Amino acid sequence: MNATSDTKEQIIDTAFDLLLQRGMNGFSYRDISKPLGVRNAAIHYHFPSKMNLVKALIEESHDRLRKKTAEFMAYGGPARAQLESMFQLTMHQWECGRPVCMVGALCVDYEELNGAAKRALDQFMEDTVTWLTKVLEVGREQGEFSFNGGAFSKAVSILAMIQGSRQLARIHGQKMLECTFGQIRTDLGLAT
Amino acid sequence: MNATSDTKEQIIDTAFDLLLQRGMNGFSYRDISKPLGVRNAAIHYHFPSKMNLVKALIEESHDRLRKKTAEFMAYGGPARAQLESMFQLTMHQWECGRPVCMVGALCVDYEELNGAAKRALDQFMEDTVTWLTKVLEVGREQGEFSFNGGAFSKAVSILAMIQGSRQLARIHGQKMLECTFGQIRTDLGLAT
DNA sequence: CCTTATACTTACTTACAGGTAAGTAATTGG
DNA sequence: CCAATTACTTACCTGTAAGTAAGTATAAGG
Repeated sequence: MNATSDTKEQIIDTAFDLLLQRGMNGFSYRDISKPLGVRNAAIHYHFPSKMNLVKALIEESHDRLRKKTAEFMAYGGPARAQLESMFQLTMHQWECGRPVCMVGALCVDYEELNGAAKRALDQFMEDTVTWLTKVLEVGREQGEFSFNGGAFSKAVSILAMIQGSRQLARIHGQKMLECTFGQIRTDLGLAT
Repeated sequence: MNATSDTKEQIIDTAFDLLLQRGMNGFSYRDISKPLGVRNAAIHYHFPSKMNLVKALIEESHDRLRKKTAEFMAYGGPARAQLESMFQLTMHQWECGRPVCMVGALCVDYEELNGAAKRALDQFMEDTVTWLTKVLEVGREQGEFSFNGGAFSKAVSILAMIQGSRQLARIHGQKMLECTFGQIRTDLGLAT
């Protein structure tokens, strides 16, 4: 039909939002196919099973992370800008109706995932922690941040805080996010 | 049949674990009725709809919180013990295969909840924040904790951190929890 | 022009989901 | 002892989920 078919991309985009809004068991093939004006079988053509689709969505998330962090990971740069861009991204996603990130969305469904999907999620998280750990290390070296203890430990704590605040924000509103961002800045010795 | 029927209690206990392990859309009536040796209709007898059951589970969670915190909320006492008991409870639940709390489990399904269930979850979270805020205030007054800024803001941050770390722990193991607990203690000026 | 591959659709299957109506055994209150 | 209530069961319904097999239109390559 369409020589330069973008159906696959549209499926990914639609499913991506649905997964982050409702979780793995909260959306169906129909929720994807209907707005795109295609049949369920079209999704099965591109993604043989739902697990296959979910794995692709995790990898999509991972790709987006890589694109955003590639420059910093290769050449370094201002660390605070990296942190603030994470805050901005989180806020933007929250405003776009994507209350949680991939890890948050799939956490409750984790045991349902197959090996490949688990590994994909594992690696996505691994890279996220690695990136933030580097941001903190570089930021401390450059005198942008001040904190005690290991950068890895601090990175895990900050990620946990952001993920948790996204959950709280869904119930108690945006101020939960702002509250947490402020606390993170304070704990890094930054002026709020 | 059973004069002192405990079927209702057993349904709640079984469903409670399932909800926290798999989320609202991750378990079915069959998952509850089969291990209990009853029929699906028995569940419908006690809980007309699934939403009704979920609401009961939120309230169950709320009740357990109240029982645990009632004494402190009424008479005060050592604040650090309150904090540590939350850490212990979290660790215990993680070991029992309940990786997230009620808020974490229902976060992705939040928009699916009806008004009554939303309110129940809202109030549960409200009370949790209120309790932790009081723990922090009392702890600061008594010289057990030291931190800057508002106790409410700090309470939200700590809750977010714990919730987030439970998610991370499901993927990267128990050390994520210990890592976060350590950070919270450090940030409150406690010896690790 | 013919073959092959791509990108679907139509039509279907199987399995289960939540939910309901009607019936029944046991207990309780009068 | 009878009536009503409680706590279920049996049998069933409707909707929807994921998934599959076979057919079809288009485009590209040889």
